[in-house]
Amino acid sequence: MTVRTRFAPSPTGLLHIGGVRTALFSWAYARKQQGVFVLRIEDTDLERSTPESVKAIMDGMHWVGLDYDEGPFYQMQRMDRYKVVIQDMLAAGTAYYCYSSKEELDQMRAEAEARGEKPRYDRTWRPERGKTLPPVPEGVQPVVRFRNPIDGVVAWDDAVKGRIEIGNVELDDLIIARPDGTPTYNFCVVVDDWDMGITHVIRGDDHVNNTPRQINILAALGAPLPVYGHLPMILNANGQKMSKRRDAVSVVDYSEQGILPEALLNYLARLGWGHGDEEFFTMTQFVEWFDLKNVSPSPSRFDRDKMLWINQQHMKAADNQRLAELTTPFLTKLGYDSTQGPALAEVISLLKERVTNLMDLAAQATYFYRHDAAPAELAAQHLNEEARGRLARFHKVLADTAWDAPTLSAAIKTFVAAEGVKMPLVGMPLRAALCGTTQTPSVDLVLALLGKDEVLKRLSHTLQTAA
RNA sequence: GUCCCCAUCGUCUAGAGGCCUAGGACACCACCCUUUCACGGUGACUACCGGGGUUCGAAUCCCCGUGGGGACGCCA
Repeated sequence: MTVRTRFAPSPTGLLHIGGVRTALFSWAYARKQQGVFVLRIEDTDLERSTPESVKAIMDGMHWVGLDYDEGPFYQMQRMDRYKVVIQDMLAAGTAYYCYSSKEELDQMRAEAEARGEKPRYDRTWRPERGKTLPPVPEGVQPVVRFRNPIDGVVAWDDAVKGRIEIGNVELDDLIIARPDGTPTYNFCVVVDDWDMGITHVIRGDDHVNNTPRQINILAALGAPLPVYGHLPMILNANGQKMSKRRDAVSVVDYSEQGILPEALLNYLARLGWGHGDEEFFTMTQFVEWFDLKNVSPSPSRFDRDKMLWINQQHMKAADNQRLAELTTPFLTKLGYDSTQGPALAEVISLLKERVTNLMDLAAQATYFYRHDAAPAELAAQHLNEEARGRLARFHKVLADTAWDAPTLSAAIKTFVAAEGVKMPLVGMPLRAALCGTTQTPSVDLVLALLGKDEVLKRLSHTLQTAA
């Protein structure tokens, strides 16, 4: 049988990092099993669902490169189907109308809580043999409730957590349709998973206690049960649930921070899953290795440092031309034009292993595209009179030097020897004068890339202004 | 409060009864490399939550405790 998995976000905001991880594992499982990955938009919450959020989810999926084979399916477009199933259940007696008002339910909840019990519906309107239902109140639009079994145990073998059992006593007769007839989450999911032939429901840990309810509905419908696999939560550095206020939770946050999509995925894959000692890998490898059996059952904390390290590894492995394209927007944002100066890809090849993200990469690249005087403190330290004199002499040497890295390197060495000083006494002032910082790659490489005219110009400029 | 789940270095993890005086990675520290900063290399530091069992033998199995997380909506 073909494996079919799905990712079913609700469009009530940006694509969440936890969502990406869920999608990733669901996707990887489908790919590994040569199955089908379905995207379904759960938009039955009319209050909070927005088309912008739908777009954000699609954009996020696209950015991260998780491709789906079917969908997106929208629950709002499946209303007719849900209504048919609800009528079937009403007819079969597996669901019933309930006229209890919201106020009554609130009261029930409050009372149950006061008694230290789990808040629950008291089943007033649940039909039983020999039971007389209260008279139907005037003008009240009823909700439809699922007739959950009273006793027994719902159990399933969770693909990541192992066997889980929950007593039906714990379960409520949940509402499957609102007074206006619109179906609710747990019901839609069941019908969708059934209709879409989902074989493996891979989702977040927070759905564990929806699972027995859904299993009961599936059973009432006579539908086959999928395999369930509940992924552990991702916690923030403090061990708390990720929050929008405190944490970077949406994928665009990461893209704006200059994280490569493949790096985000790689990092997320390692959160709650492991394959021996593998840390740095491609999605192709991940898919090859992936199995739900190796997913950890316990929640894990998000570690920004490790993500940045992974990102650095991916940057080192990435094509420079591609990185140049990805870095350009960051440079533009900083107010620099990378077409005025050395090829950005070459600048990047020089800089990329010195940074952990595209944002920093852009920041480092700036001195190739604009010459700013060294900050006063730096100038005081490296551009004193002695240093300026030396730079002036070096300026003359450079004017007669052929412009390639090996020749420049040799010229520097010769000059250093002639001056009778140590390398840093030439290198540091050069960096400060040319780049406005002393933290740069090897000077010969910087000189070569900057170009002769530009170097001589910058040097002259510094010598004039620093005096 | 009730129910469910979880528990190896600070963090992510390897580990499915003997291979474990517990391995890898990030972070931290030291040293090496080095023209600065990085990268890279070497090394140090550091963990099986506690208590009972089972067993010749337990990080691995069972029970209890403790701690953490999740869920208890006419949200999804």
